[in-house]
Amino acid sequence: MMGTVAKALDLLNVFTRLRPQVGLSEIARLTGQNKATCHRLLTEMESRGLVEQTGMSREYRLGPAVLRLAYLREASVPTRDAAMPVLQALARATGETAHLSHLVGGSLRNLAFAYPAQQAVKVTMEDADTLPFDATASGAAVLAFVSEDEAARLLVVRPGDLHHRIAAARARGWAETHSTFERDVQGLAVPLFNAQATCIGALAVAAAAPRMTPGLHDRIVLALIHAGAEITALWGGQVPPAVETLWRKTA
Amino acid sequence: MMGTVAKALDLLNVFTRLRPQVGLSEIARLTGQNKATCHRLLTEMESRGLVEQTGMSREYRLGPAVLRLAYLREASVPTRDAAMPVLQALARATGETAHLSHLVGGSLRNLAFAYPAQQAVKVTMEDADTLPFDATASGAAVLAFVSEDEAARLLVVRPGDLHHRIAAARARGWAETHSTFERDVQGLAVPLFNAQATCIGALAVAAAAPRMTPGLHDRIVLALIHAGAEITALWGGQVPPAVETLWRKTA
DNA sequence: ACATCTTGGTTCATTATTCAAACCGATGGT
DNA sequence: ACCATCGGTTTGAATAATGAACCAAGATGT
Repeated sequence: MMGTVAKALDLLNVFTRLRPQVGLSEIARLTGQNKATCHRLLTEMESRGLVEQTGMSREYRLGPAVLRLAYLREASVPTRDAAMPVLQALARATGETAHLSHLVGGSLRNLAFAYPAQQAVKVTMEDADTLPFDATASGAAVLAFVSEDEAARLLVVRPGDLHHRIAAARARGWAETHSTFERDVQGLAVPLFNAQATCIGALAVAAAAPRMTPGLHDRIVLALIHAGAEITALWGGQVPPAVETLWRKTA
Repeated sequence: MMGTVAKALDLLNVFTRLRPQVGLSEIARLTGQNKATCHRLLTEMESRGLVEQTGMSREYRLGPAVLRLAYLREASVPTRDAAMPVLQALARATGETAHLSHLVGGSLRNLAFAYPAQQAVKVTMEDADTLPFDATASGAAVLAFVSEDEAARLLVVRPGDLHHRIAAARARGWAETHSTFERDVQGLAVPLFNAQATCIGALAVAAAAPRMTPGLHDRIVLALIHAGAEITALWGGQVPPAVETLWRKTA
């Protein structure tokens, strides 16, 4: 059975950018938990500042404590701050939207993104969103390079064509999708690794399909591989030998 | 008795800037909890990405999930981002270090700070630190303007001279300390309020005592009152009438 | 005015988790 | 070899979480 703490933390997933504050009954409904349980868990989290209640309407929202935690996290493990310059350089070099996602609690979450300054038409996206494994290049890149059982844990049901995409990604060192997540968007992604050389996220470029050419495609792949290696290095990670040779062959 | 979730969240307090990652046994020691309990709680929090384990040495540290939470919090309640410009203006106007703290889970936490650009000698401080109620102007400002029972909850034992400081703060609308937290630092602070007109934090200026003059003192108090009203407004809060009149009289 | 929903929040007998202390195996220092 | 400490696991007795039913208060509809 799932523990109490995990259950409490799962309640936090109801908060999104579009739904920043939620009432008790709806939280219970959205999470499938008992209302009394939700109330107790929320009250307890409120006592530690992780959530707070709005004055009117008594809805709950994320509390001030998360700011301190994020500050300390970035101070000790500068994940986002360290990757940001590389991400921006990638967007500039490719002229397309670049974004960075990482695995947290079994789902792939957008961590940061960078838009190319020079393009009027560009792919836009939301920060802190969850990416579906089966419809994004980032998802395919991650599934291709995590261990087999981890992959099974991340995505139970796997559509047929996803297998091909994953196999192709594993053979090349990068993943690709065409208009699966959004229309007219081509996704390209490389995996990112931690110090144990296990995949913990992906770096992706979401390009506007109409202006894609073979030449641009190649430039993006090269830039991705370079930036992916750089970010992995910045994070103190190491690219596994197999991927390393794939990347070197491409470059 | 304290609930399981609160206990788990309390474990997160062991992480500080100077001690970003801690081993299991030390966490148990620092929090006074049972080692097995700590292990279970940490494992559960790890499953949701709130903490993670480093590869070597198996120490724990804050996990990637906190970044998402902080992003969503700032997106819905732009506490820090909104106050930052005012804070910087305050530091510039006074020529001294300005900082902002807010109540979270019964303790006063530093949320942001701004240094004056033009001063070589300035008071430096750490972000995300906890401020003692009994030795800072911010603490006195908060204690003076929260409700009586809330104040009793925040600080159980109260040294004698603190009573005077609190009474003075309540009479004037701002608080003051001399070299109580750090030597040669004079603290000045005003309370901040939420939409229910309850005190939720403080805005403070930490000035180098040697260069303090009556004139500078007055300028700082005026700038503090102005900036405090502004931040309270930016947060959608409202200054209680009693404080409002005190501030108007001073200005 | 009235009945009906839905809201946030609470109660309490049942049930499952949590606790403390001892115990492992591994690692590091003397 | 020895001792201490590390992260982690096991035990049954103690303690806490659970959830259907229950409130009171606002909305909402008729």
